[in-house]
Amino acid sequence: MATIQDVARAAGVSPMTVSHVINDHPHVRAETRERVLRAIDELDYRVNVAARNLRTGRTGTIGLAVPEIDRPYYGQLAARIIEAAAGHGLRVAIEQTGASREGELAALALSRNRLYDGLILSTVGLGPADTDLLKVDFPVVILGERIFDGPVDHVAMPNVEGARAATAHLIERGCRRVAVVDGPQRGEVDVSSLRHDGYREALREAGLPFDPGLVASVDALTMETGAAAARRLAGSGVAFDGVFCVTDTVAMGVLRGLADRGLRVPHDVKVIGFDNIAECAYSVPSLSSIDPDHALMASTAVGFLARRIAEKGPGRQAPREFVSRFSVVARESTGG
Amino acid sequence: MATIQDVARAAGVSPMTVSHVINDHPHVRAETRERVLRAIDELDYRVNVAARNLRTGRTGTIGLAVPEIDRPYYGQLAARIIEAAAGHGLRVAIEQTGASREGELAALALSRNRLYDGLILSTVGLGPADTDLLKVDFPVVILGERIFDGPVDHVAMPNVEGARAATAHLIERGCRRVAVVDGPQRGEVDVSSLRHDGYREALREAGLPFDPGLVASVDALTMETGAAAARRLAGSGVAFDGVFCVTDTVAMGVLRGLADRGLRVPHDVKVIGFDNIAECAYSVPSLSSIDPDHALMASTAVGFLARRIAEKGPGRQAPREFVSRFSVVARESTGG
DNA sequence: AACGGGATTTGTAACGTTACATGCCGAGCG
DNA sequence: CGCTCGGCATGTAACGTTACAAATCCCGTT
Repeated sequence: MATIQDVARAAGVSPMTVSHVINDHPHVRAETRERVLRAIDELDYRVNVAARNLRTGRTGTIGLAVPEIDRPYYGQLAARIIEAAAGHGLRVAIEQTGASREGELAALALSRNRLYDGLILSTVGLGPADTDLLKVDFPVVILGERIFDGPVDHVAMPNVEGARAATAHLIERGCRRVAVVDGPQRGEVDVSSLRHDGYREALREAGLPFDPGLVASVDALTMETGAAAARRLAGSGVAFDGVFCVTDTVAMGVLRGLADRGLRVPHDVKVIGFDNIAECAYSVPSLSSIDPDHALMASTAVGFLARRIAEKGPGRQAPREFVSRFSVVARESTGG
Repeated sequence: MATIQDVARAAGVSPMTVSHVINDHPHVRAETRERVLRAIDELDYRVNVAARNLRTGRTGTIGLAVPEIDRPYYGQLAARIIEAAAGHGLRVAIEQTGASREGELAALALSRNRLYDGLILSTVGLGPADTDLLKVDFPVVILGERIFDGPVDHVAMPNVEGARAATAHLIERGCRRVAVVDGPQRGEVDVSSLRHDGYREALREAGLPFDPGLVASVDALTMETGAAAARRLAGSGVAFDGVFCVTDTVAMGVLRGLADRGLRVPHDVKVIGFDNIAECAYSVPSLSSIDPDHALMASTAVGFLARRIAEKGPGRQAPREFVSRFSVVARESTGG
């Protein structure tokens, strides 16, 4: 494999000149540049990224740590992050954390090995108790739940507000017995807790009582557990005419579970999810949801990270925080 | 940031000994190892991956190039590849090719920059005409369609056979007018062409005529185009009682499109997809599909790549090829 | 007590690149 | 005519790690 030295020799210039050409530095005569480019082409020269990384201390790659890349929400998030990162000349490597605290810490550790220039961490397992662990001398952006006053940049969803709006939407459409399907509530700032809070707020605002019998908690936010939860609800004898699901993925399962029990959506039960994943528009019935503007979140997260990466020295800026906006997308599952 | 030198000084040993400890080399006295580990801990030392990469010529990362990571099929594939790679001590960086020939070539180029130790390329855009471009001195595994006699390792799906079985399944269930929704057919070896061929074979075997009016081609295999195709079919006046969709994603759209036209599945029309993505089991109605054993494909692809990476020198082995097995998974959409 | 030999430890020399400083050259200016 | 200056090109010296070979240690043997 040709090195920069080989190219220099072939072009009759110094390695430095070749380096300048490669990196588009100024002060290279057009004719010289041509000669170098020709040599590069002839020798099929490829820059050795490892050597460049070592020398510059930058890798041009950021890490994206998500629980599981095969969940639609994270897949769609990843796609948008990859796009946004490309706009900054950055590549994205994906780490799966398995939705565990350990996995998230492992991703952090890898980054600290200088494998990545920065890390976007979609937290699920880390809680406020772990803020110390995030005090790393390394660009990190937390994406997802809000860890108040964390030491790092943060791009969050309007979880409480969105959940409140979702529940309120069901109530507006006539539901009076609104169930909720939520997931593990480990601390106070995970998706399930925050969205559950929003649900409670909406009930309170509407003057509806909170009935624990209408809460179905699952231990992982998947279609499978969603379907099981819906069947459990339907079989429990508790009357309900609406279901707020804390994520669309779980809602897809709920739609399935309700169908299993012969309940028609939206006729018998109305359903709304959260995240507005692409699948919402195509399920039967199509699923109403809360759209937290993923594209904006993704580009903001990458923007935050890019700025951190660019910032040098110890003069660190204060952590930034961004909470996305949201909108209610009404579809068939809350129609009729 | 501490270097191996700092650790060596702190532990009172040479940098080499530290290196040996880090890399679990034998011949380090237990007591020395302890001392080094303690120093590593105290200094919070992290190996500099870039330096290691440069020295060893390996990065420990493989690339995975897929059209779009937010399509369920690729997300689920990626998850399995990441798992399988972890078993070989490899990380995975994901590149999106946008389902284009250019994107696939770009991924190849990156790999050649020594960014990755190897590349798993899920081809869509590259055809047999591009086999020359794959003649790279670099570990590559093609995942997906079969490029016959290509110069690289190949893990393929039983496309023709699976499609034939899917169509035959519809016929067995009583369909006599089976439509097909396929995608762009660029060459002879893309998903759509191969699966379309399987469809034709099944018709022939059953003695059913091929009717061009029953072919709905879309220009991208998405839910959106699938829904549109189904609506088009339903509105065309052509009678049909079954639909074979070349991918599950497109089938999800078809289910939606049929619902839009008031057609009931499976009562009026039976539907089957291909890939057996996780969503199949949860759609309403649940979707019958062809399961090509993704986990096996993923682990085989990673295994092939790992062996290539390990193999040294010019004594390259002949390209390997693996065609996965498949099974028909019957669900509601072909029941009744 | 000297010796052989495996276990343990160390020195040397890159890996390929770029930051930084410096050198060179011709043109314009006083 | 000498001097400065800007455009262009180059030399030097790492970046932090590990392959390789060689040195040293320690133990049981003879």
